[in-house]
Amino acid sequence: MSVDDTSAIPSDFIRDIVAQHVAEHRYPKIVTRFPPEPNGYLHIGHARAILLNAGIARENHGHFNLRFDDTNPAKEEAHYVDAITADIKWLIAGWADEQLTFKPAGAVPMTQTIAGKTDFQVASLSAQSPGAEPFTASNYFDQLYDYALELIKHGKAYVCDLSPDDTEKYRGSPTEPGKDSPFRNRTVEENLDLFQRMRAGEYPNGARSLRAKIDMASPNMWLRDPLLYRIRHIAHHNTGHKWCIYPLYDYAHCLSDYLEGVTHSLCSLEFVVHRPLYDWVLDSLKLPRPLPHQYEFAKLIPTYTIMSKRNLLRLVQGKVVSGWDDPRMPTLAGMRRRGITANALRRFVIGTGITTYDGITDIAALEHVVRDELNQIAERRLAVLRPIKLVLTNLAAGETIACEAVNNPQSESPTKRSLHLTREIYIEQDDFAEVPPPKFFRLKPGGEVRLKYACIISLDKIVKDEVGNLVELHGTAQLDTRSGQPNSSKKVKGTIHWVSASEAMDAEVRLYDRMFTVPEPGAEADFLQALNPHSLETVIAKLEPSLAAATPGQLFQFERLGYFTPDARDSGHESRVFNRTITLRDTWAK
RNA sequence: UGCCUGGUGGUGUAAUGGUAGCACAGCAGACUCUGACUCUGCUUGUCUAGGUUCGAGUCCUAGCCGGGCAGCCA
Repeated sequence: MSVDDTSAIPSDFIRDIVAQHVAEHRYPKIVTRFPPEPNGYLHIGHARAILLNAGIARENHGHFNLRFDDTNPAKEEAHYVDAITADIKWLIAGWADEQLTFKPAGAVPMTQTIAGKTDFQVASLSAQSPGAEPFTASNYFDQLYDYALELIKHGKAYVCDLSPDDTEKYRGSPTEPGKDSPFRNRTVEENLDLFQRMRAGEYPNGARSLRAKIDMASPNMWLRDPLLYRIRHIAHHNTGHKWCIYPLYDYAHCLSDYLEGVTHSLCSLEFVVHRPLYDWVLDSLKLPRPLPHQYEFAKLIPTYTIMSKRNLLRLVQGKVVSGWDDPRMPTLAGMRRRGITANALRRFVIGTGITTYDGITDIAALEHVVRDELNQIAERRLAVLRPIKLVLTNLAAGETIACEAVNNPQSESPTKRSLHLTREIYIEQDDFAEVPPPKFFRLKPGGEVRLKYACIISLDKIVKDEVGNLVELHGTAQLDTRSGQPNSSKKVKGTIHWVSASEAMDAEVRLYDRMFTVPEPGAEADFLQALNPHSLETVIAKLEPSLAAATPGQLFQFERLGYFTPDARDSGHESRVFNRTITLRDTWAK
């Protein structure tokens, strides 16, 4: 199996639609977009949307725009912008970098004439170009405002003076039609005047709003004269104090798509009911270019995780985790720090497919690709997490026996390194049992076991203190069972890992596990009650000395234990910190 | 007693009127200087009822069950 298994992506209903549009030459170029709101970090659920959009661009020689959907300054913060941008670049690096598209710094929608009609479109360029910056909805506020004026002139929007409470009352309910706002039939002139005054800051928050004039009796709630603009006297992280009215999602999103030349606007299922509004806004403006269309697909929800940004924020603010990039978080930043590769994530996400019905994906599928990926690329090392000392009494103090260890047996041309067997070594507590359970293949009284890459040893003595606690083990090294020695082919049932006590390096190792104890923590009354108290366990481990040179980004397999990577935040020259990405599959278990 | 959507093994999906296949998980075994990897085998599925058809997971009708929709959030 190749490391990159995502090269051939099976089709799905959205790709089928795109393929048909390509065949019809409906659009000059396929343009998709990913429109995050800068109010949190990207998580694995977003990865599906990113990979779908980037993948479609990749397969159709198209573009994939990153656009921040920043129309609500009350909830958004600038620092999320950089983190989100970095996460996206990481996720698609080496896979769809070519398709990721930004705009020239400072570029705004430019006027052009199409078939005698004035049109607006924003320039774009490769995200890799100097000066390129992500698109933002806030960059279109001027244009959006002009379009709103246009709507008013066409009698398709009006200024409403109903309070938020009254607006809700007039809207009716899913089973009862709403009633018309008393302000619904203002003249175009009055609406224009009022809307301009809204913009000028003459009214307080919530005093008035701009509404689409559609149908208060529509069975679709989103067509009951939805709000287009609200008054918010609040600074925006991008536009500062320039505006005190801000467009709402349904109005800003479709037009942002249009201004960027987006052709296929892909979003999640809960927006299905918004689609008629998406189309209504665009149709009402009589725009000259081919219009984008919205298509919806199901979100990705893995088991044992929560996806809601609100709840993820609670974990961060409540200090349940160390931050958005805590290795237990389902965020892209957290998973990267944990040691999960972008390719593994891509394989997992793409493997789950695209459908129009909700489901819950077994996190085991992610764990499987992570192991498969890491098995192929991670260099092997020996490390002992919970040491017990073992003295090989037939070796002299200070004597070292060089052993060759393979760095990666999966490699086509494996390289090797040298380990030193010494009189005192550490082995894993789990690898010794004074009273062994049935089929225990490790070290036990009267038993033999192979030290990986070294030789077979036999256990001679168990040394305990006066209260009966285990102090150390004494054994004999059968040096003629080393590789290349006459007895090297001698078989024993078990092989265990070890490190030289005199050469070992101490390091903090963070053992991560699933963050929740139930498959669907999001469905619990209180997801915090389902937190796994053992999601992080820290040990001071004994590592083979070559690990002193490990740097963040390197991926290792500690043999028989799992996959580990230096922590990008806390591992430095003074102290080494390793994160456990995932354990090896363990069919022994207990 | 509204509107929109959708139902294929435990889970995620494929089959686009023609042998219900794949992956994960699970179980059993082989191999093994990682109880890993790899390999072999096995268990488990078309929501229900009618209809159309030589033939239905797929088309039609009815029902059942699920999800979404009443933010000046996105």
